[in-house]
Amino acid sequence: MSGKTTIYDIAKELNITAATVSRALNNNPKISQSTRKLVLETANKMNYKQNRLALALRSGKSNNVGVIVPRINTNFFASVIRGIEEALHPEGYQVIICQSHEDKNREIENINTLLNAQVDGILMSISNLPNENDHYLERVIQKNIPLIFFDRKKEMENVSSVTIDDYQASYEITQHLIEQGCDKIAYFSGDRTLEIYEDRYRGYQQALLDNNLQINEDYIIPIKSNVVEGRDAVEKLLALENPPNAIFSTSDFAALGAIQKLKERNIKIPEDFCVFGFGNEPFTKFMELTISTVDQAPLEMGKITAQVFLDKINSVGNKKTGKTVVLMPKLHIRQSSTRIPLI
Amino acid sequence: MSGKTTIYDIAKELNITAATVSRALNNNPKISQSTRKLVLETANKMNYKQNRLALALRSGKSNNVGVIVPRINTNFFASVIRGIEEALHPEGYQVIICQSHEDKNREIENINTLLNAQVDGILMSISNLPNENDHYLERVIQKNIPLIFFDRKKEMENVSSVTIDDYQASYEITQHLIEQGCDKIAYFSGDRTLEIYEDRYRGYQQALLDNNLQINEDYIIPIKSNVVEGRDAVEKLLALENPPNAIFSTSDFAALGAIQKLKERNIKIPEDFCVFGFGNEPFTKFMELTISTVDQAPLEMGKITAQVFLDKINSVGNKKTGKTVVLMPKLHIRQSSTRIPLI
DNA sequence: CTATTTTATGTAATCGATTACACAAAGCTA
DNA sequence: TAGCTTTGTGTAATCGATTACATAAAATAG
Repeated sequence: MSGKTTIYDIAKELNITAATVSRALNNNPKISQSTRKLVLETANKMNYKQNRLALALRSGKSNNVGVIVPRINTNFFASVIRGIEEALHPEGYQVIICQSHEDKNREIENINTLLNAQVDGILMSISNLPNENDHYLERVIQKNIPLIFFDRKKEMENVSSVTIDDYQASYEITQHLIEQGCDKIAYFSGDRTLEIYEDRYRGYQQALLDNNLQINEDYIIPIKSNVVEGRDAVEKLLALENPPNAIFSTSDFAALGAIQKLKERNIKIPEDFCVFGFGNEPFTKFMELTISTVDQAPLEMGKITAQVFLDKINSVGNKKTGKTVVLMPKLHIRQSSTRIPLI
Repeated sequence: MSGKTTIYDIAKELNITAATVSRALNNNPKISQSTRKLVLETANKMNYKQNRLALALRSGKSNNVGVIVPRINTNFFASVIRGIEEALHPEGYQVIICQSHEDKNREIENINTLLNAQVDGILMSISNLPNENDHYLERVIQKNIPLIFFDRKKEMENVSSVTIDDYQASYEITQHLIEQGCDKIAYFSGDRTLEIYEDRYRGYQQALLDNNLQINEDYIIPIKSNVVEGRDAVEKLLALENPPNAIFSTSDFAALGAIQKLKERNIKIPEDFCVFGFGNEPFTKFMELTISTVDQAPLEMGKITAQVFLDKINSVGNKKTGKTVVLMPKLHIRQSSTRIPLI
């Protein structure tokens, strides 16, 4: 008896048919109380567990949801996934996680894998891609499988998205730095083919313009999200004829690298130089010099993304509308950018 | 044509039967080259994708593997999962992740969910449990589904495990602290009903004994893995008549809390007090005062755990042996415990 | 040119659960 | 008591892919 009990086993045991067993187990009204009781008891005794694969094949619903993220082991994505999991698990969904490693081909592979695993929906944060080819995403829509972007989105018809207001966050950060007396604000930019990075860039620019500050192209440094790139970027900036007196980094890790390098050069933070990060990675508040940053509410983002998916699945008309949820970011202003203490 | 193409659709298109289509797609030798070519072309043209649910039902193998961890959003577990994913994905397995939230009931639920999702194996790191009831784990074994523990294990027959040598790590850390001149070493302990924490405790004790140092019960503080508990623990220790001059914390987060509190009390680290953590969380090397800690090789642990699973699945005899892999931990000795600089 | 082997394909069962439809038994009405 | 409902079960198809077995066609042997 190492194997599994099926409804047929129960049926045989009770000299009834599998149909009756199924009805008993599913609270179908067309069954007598006595039989139902008997079946439930026997099922329990025989340790019956429903085979969800058979159910999935029959119903066409796998109760699996695919999640694609660039990588899982950063606080942000891990927390979003946790949020998704916490919202979907009570609804009976399993979460299948794929990592794209910021690689377009890998991402296409992921989509294919999830599609023929018959997932009921795909929640994803797209990787840095050249914009050209969205063919593979169209396929998801064609198959009528809900597709929902979180954080890193792409404008597509009928596709919902859950993001934070990156423009607003960026604008506020820049404004804050200006209010602290910084007038030469450098900017560490992510890949601007991604909407989030483009939005942040626009927020930064607009805030400068609104404060009659010039945009200095030398201050715009493209970076990847890690410590070393932050260090290198500072090297470049300090070598300028007219170096900046603040950095707004769209990555906490790069912000950390910047701070390390600035300290090595004996530049006082925040007195001589302010630094602002992005993402509220745990370490930012653990540092000796705590780092100002923005919280992207990853847990909430995950939960809402899951909810948007559930709404779509459960909407009777299966309407073809894309819903757009924008969360408000929350600035965490800490020591690395606080010259004027809050009262 | 929003729907999916099945082998029947292809068969109809070509006026052959589904069996032939299946054979063509599966490189079955019993088929003519011409038919095979035709089928493959048509399948491609019609954008056929195999329905893995049907395959799973037929074969009894879902190609899903369940992973249960206390939580996903810590660097350690996220990295282990990443390792597992990287090893299993190329083999065609999907990874389904469940969080137990350190809750026994939730863990039982997870097991049940995974079992009737027909996973081909379960990889898990158990939560803090009273030892009593392992009934639910036995069921996994009975169903002949490979069960593999990583990091947090429990001694069970036929169950493989991948861990680091916690005893050894702990012994080396304690030895190191003693060599740095610390003779009153406090210990932040996790829940000792878990083997890893019991092993670490033994390593600590043995090192003290081997160095003729007394074990002071007042120095043993049970903690949970977070910053606040570390701070509170230091409060207690400093209130002792004979306070310690070092802390070995089995949690990096608690170690960080300890350091924060010690600094607030103007105690100099490492001159007057040494601190050693556990886990090599990213922040430990980012701090102004870098924190000594142990690397648990999570990525490697994940990959090896996956490999142990694959070996078990692929072993012809399906032998009932449990394999035990013990990884060697690597101490990262940093500023928080370095009085005597390495040459 | 018949007998035998090989090759390619079709037929139908199977995996486990659900459900439309059929139907028998019991209860109810007039 | 004939006729109609209601209630509870059984029968069989279905979801999509695989595969043991049967069989027709072609190739080879003698």
